[in-house]
Amino acid sequence: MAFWLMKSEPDVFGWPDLVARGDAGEEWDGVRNYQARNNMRAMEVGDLAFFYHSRSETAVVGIAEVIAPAHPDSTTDDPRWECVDIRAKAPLPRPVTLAEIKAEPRLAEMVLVRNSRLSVQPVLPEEWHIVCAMGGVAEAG
DNA sequence: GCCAACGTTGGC
DNA sequence: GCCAACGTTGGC
Repeated sequence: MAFWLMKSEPDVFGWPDLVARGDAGEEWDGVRNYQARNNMRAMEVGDLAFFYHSRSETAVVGIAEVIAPAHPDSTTDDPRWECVDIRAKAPLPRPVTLAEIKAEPRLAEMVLVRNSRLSVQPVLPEEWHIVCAMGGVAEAG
């Protein structure tokens, strides 16, 4: 299983919106960036992703689960663009802000820190566990 | 709201 | 294939 981070502007589609979709989840459409698309192509059902609020909040607020592998983006006829489906899995008991992530030396290499403009990015297992601990998430296993 | 950083486009 | 111009993202 792999770990990821997906960004969204809360004013456009925030964590509460994903929660409201329930188990049906949401098609993560609209991504028009090759790197982000390639990351979604690499996702497998059951992979987990931090749900990050950009711009107005800049914090990891929840954990989402991939429920469908990459498929054509229904919002365009352009065959280049694909997306996965995700659903809300669990909120973070305590959101982890970008400032906290930047202040943690062990997270200095996170893509979130190094390339702030990539909207779908991989997260290393070690980074995942650190952020979970900071957010008060009790991980299974 | 501003602007730096980055990705994409298109002229040559 | 280079690179200037342009558009977008996202931190601040």
